[in-house]
Amino acid sequence: MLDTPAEFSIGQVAERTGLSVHTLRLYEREGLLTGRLRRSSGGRRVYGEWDVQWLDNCTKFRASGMPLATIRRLAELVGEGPGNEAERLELLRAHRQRVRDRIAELHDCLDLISSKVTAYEEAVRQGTADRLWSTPSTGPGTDPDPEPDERR
Amino acid sequence: MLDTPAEFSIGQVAERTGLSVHTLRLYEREGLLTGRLRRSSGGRRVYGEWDVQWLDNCTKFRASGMPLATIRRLAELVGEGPGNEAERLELLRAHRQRVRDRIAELHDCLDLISSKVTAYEEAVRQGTADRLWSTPSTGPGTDPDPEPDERR
DNA sequence: CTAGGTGCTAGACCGCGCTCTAGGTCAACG
DNA sequence: CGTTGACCTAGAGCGCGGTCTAGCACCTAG
Repeated sequence: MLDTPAEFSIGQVAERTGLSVHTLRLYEREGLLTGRLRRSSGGRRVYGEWDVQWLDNCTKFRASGMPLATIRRLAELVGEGPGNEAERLELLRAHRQRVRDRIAELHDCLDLISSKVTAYEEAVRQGTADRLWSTPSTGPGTDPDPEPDERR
Repeated sequence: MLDTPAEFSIGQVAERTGLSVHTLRLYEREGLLTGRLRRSSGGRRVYGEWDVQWLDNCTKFRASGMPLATIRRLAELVGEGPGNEAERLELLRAHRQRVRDRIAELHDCLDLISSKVTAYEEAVRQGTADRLWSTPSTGPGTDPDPEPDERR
């Protein structure tokens, strides 16, 4: 079998993580890896299976808005080995909360956007030349919806 | 009653939209408003009720990741008046899709994060000095979960 | 031996969306 | 009238996260 060699060049890692080689080098420089990266005789980076998995995690962290600095901190903690799990937990919990908040915020925005979409669908369906409201509407508070489009 | 004067200085608008005066000026420069802003005799910006509502919308658009350029485009369409509803609709639909995709992506990330949180909660609960997995785990594919923490 | 492909470092550059500064104008108040 | 505070413009600066370049080393194949 011998499935994976468990050693990868930067190019190979780029291929399987989807990160560019530039970004991979950046991440190493910025301390996002959980330990010192091995180097080949010629000074080339040698990634292990573990690094690739870790980088996949990093990608998710990034995609969920975690700043590089936070990932670095987490990497430090992991790199230090057992004993600091509470701190890792705290960090992850805080991030989870931010992600949840963000999702909630997006849902909130989505409501507005959807209401606009619905309104315009209606408008377009019944002949686009009818009487239309302008975009600001469906807003909170006064002046509920119908609002002339021409102004100033 | 005479609730709102329907005319606001930039400072007042900043207060009620939560945007800074700098940002408000930027938005005007960048064409995010749906028309030419009125100016007082002394050349000062005069915002109407409408502008404030529109800016509130802009804030939501921004919060949901819409680039300034897209908001500008929408503002242009609205500023042009009736007749281009189909295009506005298209733009809004596209954005709605992006927001939905983004929410889905965040949920996906949240799954990973939550699994980590759960794992660490477990670890911390049963005495933080036990046998622990490292952070990369719960990943897709080979090497499911238990993974030693020490390496290199 | 040479060429091509891949990798290395250091450091410049970029896009985005603000945020701030300098230097001036304007309006109202005492 | 002078002062104060809000406002004006033009333009610089910034934080973030990449992205790219220059110039060089390495290594394998032909």
